[in-house]
Amino acid sequence: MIRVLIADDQAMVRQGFGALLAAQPDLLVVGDAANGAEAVTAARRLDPDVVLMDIRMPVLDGLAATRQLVGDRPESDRPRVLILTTFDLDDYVYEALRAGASGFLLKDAPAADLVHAVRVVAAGDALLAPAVTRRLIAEFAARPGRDRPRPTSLAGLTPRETEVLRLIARGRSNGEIAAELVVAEQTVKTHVGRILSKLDLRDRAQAVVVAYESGLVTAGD
Amino acid sequence: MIRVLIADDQAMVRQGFGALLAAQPDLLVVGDAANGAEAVTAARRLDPDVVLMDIRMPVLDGLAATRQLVGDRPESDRPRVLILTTFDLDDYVYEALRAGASGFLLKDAPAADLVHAVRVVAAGDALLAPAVTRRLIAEFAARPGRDRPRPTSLAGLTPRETEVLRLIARGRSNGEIAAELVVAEQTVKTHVGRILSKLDLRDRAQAVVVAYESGLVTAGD
DNA sequence: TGTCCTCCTTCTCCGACGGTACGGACGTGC
DNA sequence: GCACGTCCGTACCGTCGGAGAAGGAGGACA
Repeated sequence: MIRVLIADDQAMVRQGFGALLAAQPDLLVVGDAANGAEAVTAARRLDPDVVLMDIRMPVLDGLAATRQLVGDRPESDRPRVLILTTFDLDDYVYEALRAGASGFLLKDAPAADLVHAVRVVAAGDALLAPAVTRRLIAEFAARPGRDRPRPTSLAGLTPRETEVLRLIARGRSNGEIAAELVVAEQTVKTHVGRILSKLDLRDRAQAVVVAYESGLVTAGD
Repeated sequence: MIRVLIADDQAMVRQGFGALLAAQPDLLVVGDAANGAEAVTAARRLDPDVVLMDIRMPVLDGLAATRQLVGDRPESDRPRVLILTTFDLDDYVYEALRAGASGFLLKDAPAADLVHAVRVVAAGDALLAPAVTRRLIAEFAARPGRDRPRPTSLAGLTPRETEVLRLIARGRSNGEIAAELVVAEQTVKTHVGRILSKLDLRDRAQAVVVAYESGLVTAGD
């Protein structure tokens, strides 16, 4: 039996979805909430498997409520959040997914889709409205792709030089690098000089740039 | 009427899917292909709305074929590719989406799902297997997010300083920055000094680091 | 209107770090 | 032996960055 909590500020919507879901033998509507704050407390008390969450709600909106629900408990026994909204604005979608939602449907979706979505989400999978899927894919495809093979001529660097370059890209000075590698500062300068000449750079600042651009180091780690 | 082309190296699969789709009044199977190369030429000749594409095929695999199909024509009148495979390996999924596929289903999906997917994809939307959606969302949520509000204290920088920082992060020297902004080098040095002091940095090299880490500039643009 | 403040602009002086050039040591592996 | 990578040194110079000062443009506010 899948336990469902409905959060929406409009009573009619709550009743409509409630009746719709209650008609299914494997679904049980355990409660509802009129705003995000109520949804969070109700979820803690009722322990639903799935929370149907509207975005635009007073007091606490659906995105913030989702963040709280997801942050509450470990991955394993956490209510899955299915966002259900009238608008499919890009910002909403991306924020919702980052907040930890498992699904995103529009309210004009057929009843069968909604029921299906609840089951899919309860099973731990995810489901998005087709238009949303399309844009998510487009967004994803536009991303660089984290696993590229370092195409640039970083290949010409020796292991030690690569190590030094990595430290340069952490903002270390020659002296700090020397201390970290337990060598003389002059040695570091030699390595740095070779790196700059091999990669045809002028500065260590430029070295930092190529370190990031080549993927030797990555932003956000 | 939605025109469908089926590409799979196993004849049984082609026949099975063909019969399945032909039973629908709004679908028309216009042809099939036993490998990626055939699929590409057949698509050019038959102009299908949707291509059901297997990944593992001889001669030219489904991913490469998808790339060719998508690269062939402009966005508007391009066949939509629906990947249909036995395995949902991450690499396959990501590569397929980057190649330009509009959907990704597993062959063990219910017949109704397949038919539904063809319609969704033909309409220009996208559809993924639930498990795939889940991982795509996870992947997406883990990504930094190109449009985040720059959480770091970059906020304290004036517009001019931000501009200078951006140039520093391109590897420019003070002199070059001065030339580009048409100001005296001394002015640039003042800006740089303020940037370093505001952000509590020592080097311009460290400035490059925070420029990347904060998302002011991005690798791969 | 005058005043205050921020931002952008320019300047001087100077020490420190960074980068170049050259030379030479030692060890490993082909 | 030779090539290569790693290591260390001396010497020189330039750019960078810190400290301090100061004027002009423009918005905010009373």
